[in-house]
Amino acid sequence: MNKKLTEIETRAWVGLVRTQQILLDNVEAELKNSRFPPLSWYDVLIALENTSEGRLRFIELGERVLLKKYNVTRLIQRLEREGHVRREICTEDGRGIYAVITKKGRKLRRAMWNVYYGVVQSHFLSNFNKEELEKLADYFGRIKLTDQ
Amino acid sequence: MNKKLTEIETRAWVGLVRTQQILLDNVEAELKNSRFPPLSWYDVLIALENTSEGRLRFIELGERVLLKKYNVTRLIQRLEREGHVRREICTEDGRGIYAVITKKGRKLRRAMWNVYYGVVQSHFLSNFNKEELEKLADYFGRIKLTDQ
DNA sequence: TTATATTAGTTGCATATGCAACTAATATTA
DNA sequence: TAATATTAGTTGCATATGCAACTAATATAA
Repeated sequence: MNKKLTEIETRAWVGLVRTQQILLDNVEAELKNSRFPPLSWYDVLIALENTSEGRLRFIELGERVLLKKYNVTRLIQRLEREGHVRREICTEDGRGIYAVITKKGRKLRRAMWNVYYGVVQSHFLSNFNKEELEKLADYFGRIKLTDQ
Repeated sequence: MNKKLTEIETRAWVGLVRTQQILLDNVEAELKNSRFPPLSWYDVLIALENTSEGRLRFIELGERVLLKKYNVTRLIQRLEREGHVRREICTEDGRGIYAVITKKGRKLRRAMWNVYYGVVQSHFLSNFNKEELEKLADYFGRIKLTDQ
């Protein structure tokens, strides 16, 4: 079994990893520049906003934003402390807790998006035409992997 | 200025971010399973190995593996403690320090690659044919962004 | 040359993350 | 039903990262 990658394979893999990291580093830097909290806050807020009730159980939230449960606990604590999220008891399951986005949270999410969007648009999307974006979406859609 | 992404744009962007994160989470988990150190160690070791002398100055290393200088200092400290890297003074510039990969470091790098390769092959590369990989390499090659 | 600015690397302190043990509730089995 | 296993969430402790201040060396300017 030959474990050496071809040049193209290397460029595709390393390209993926580096591209994402550089872009996200840039988003984080821009957010910080604008005195906004880190991207992880955005991820949680948008996940909540994308639901009809504006809320998700911790467990479900963790699955959507790829966070371990103990990190959900802590991230929600921080968001709660700043009033962007509040807790709600889960009547269907006594173990569960809902995180609910507040008005303040929605406002922050929207404000952060202006900055986030700027980077995504100018450094990522602008490099591709519609057909290429469709290819990318297709390619990424193929990666199926149960998140441990 | 419309800051709403189209569905395709969203799938391309979110796909990029999630794909990379899921794949890297999986690599990290597999490395841990096999009792290996984290991927950041691999990144440093391969960067050193890819040079003719097996060494790089901290500053250059940081640029190649996208690490801030204080994280280079600390990562090298850990690698040094385990004997995978040693320091060498830089005669050309009294401020500089070389990190040099040792035999033990090369051996570890090779052993880690077996695990790393397994994930990259089975969860990433296997989803694409040559032409598609070329497209991906081309697409990622377009992202140019001075790392702050 | 001397004075000043910049650069490479380090370190203390604050914050974030990983891990494993813990509590409390629900699900499963007998 | 009672006994046991699993699941959701929390927490203490160890490790990793970010930031800003620091040292020592080189580069620049007068």
